[in-house]
Amino acid sequence: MFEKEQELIEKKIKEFCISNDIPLAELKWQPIPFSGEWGFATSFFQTAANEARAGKGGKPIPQRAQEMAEQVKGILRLAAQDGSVDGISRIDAVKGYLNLYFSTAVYASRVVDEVLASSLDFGRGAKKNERVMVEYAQPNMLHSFHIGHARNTILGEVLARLVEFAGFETIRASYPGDIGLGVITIVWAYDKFYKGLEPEGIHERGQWLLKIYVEATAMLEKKENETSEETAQRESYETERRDMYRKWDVGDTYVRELWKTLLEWSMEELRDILRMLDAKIDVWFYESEVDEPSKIIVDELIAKGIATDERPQGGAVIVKIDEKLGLTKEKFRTNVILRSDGTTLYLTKDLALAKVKFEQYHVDRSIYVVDVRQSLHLQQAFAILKLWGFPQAEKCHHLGYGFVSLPEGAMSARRGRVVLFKNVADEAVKRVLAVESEKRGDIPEGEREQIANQIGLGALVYSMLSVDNNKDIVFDINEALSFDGRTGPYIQNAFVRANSILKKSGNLAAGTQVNTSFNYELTRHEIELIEQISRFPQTVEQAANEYRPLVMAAYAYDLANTFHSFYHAVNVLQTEDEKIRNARLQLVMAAKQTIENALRLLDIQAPEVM
RNA sequence: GCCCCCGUAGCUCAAUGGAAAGAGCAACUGCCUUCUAAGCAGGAGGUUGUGGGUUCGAAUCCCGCCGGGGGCGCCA
Repeated sequence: MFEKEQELIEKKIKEFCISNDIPLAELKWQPIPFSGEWGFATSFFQTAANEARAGKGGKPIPQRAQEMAEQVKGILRLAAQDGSVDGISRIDAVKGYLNLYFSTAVYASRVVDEVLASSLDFGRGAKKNERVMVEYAQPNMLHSFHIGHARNTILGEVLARLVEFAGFETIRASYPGDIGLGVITIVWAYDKFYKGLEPEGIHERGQWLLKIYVEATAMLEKKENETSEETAQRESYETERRDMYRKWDVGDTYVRELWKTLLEWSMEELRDILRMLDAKIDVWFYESEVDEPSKIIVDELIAKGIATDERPQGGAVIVKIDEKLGLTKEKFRTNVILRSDGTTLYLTKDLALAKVKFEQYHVDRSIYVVDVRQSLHLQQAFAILKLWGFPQAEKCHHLGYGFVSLPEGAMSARRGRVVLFKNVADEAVKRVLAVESEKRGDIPEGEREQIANQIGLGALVYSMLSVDNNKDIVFDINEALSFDGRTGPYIQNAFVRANSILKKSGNLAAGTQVNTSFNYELTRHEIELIEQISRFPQTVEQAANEYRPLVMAAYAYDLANTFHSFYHAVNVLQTEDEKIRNARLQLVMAAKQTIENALRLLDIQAPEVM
């Protein structure tokens, strides 16, 4: 916003330092803390330390830094007099810092005009010539979608939105685990005990498969004090299950068809959940589809001398990663990329998948949103890709996240101890509707339901984003669905309030009007709101660079918080002076737009009323 | 044995080298005939696990220790 002014000031500081033989350190700018008045600042501690190290000075560092700040202040003041630093109202030297205060009116109209002119694109980064793939939503099929999967999907979707908005071409990829012993277990149990049955409803049907899984697991599990009869039955079930997996592997028509049918039920459920979360996946990779190609890769890796084939000695195919990289200390260790029986592993498939990502989708960067416990596994995969010769391997990034557990312990699909996302979302909507019908009986019921959906999901989504991704979450439904304080609805409410002011003013459509004049004494609340709005673009950049949705989540709250305070302190519609009233309306419009943009990045909808 | 993450207010979490460590929840005090109280304002709450080190400056970086969680060649 003040890049030109900043550049000019930097130039002056450099000139000053050169002519006084001062070894200037890199100039780092930051906003001045504490408001009332705002601007940006830089300190001279580092420069003073440099000077001391060079053997000059002899004064304490803080004192010398302050001296420099004062001298620079003097120079800049002279420059300001001849009009060359327009927009800066005041310069201060405090505690070694040089503080440059903005001219309120200039800054305010620059910020507000920019937001209104770019509207939905406010904060969007310049186009980068890089294609990024974000892989997330990798649930095991036929298991139903629990809140752990929800954390993954929400993080992935928000990361994709951030990266995209920051200017990268972005591809969203999902990688469902559509095959494996767990999946076959359900197919087997369905075939044996429930063949032909099919519950009504996408989610009911999907969740029913999970129940079958829990039952089947119990049947297949060795119990204490089994009778010999029970043992025999369990073992025969086990044989049937293994047999079915073998049949799947060789492409047996009956098993494949049945598997496809159940898989489709589960996929419908998944697609509906992704629809609820507004996650539009561009590319679907299926585990079953990379199985065969990955075997070819193993041969290639052996031929290149990267992998070691120990099968002749009765072993597996392994990669001694540390050794191949020439590392002396244990880091990536050694891992198996093909079982001794020739079947593939997760790692094998991940190599095949990466190859497809690089060669078929030409991605320059690849982000994996995966449970933090798979960190070593992914580091191994990336290291092998590097050995294999893919330059993009350097730009593979694992966004790990802590796992989601329940107050009673870890979730377990096999034991049926899971909290399903759909159930929580339904409960969320129910709770919002209860509040809604009490407070807003005037809103038609159909509309209320839609709003309840937006708010309920907003609460849930925000609760997943407001904790840094490396932290574990103990899922507490009351906490996740709280509507007070630091929550999704709090932010949505700020949006609604802004909207409400604009609606009542009848000035809703004036968004393209620019050149707002803020030539009056702004209140502290207006200034803080403008400052907060102006931080949005850099927040987008930071969140995208650091792969941290939390940064945006925290910002959205701060922005909403500032707006709520403004809302109470400044009555826009009752402002008598028409010019001031208009300026404030423009400001409200800008705030509304910025909240909307932030919410969109957080995958939270912005209701017009609530 | 090796590696990774975490330890900040009673609780849940922010702040990743800069000015006096911030929010929410819980508890307390005020504010709805005034643009929606899912809100605002205010007071209270801290030796940032611990001991060293680096630095002008450390919650942040380095080393040790204590406590918690996770991972480590044929699971995903």
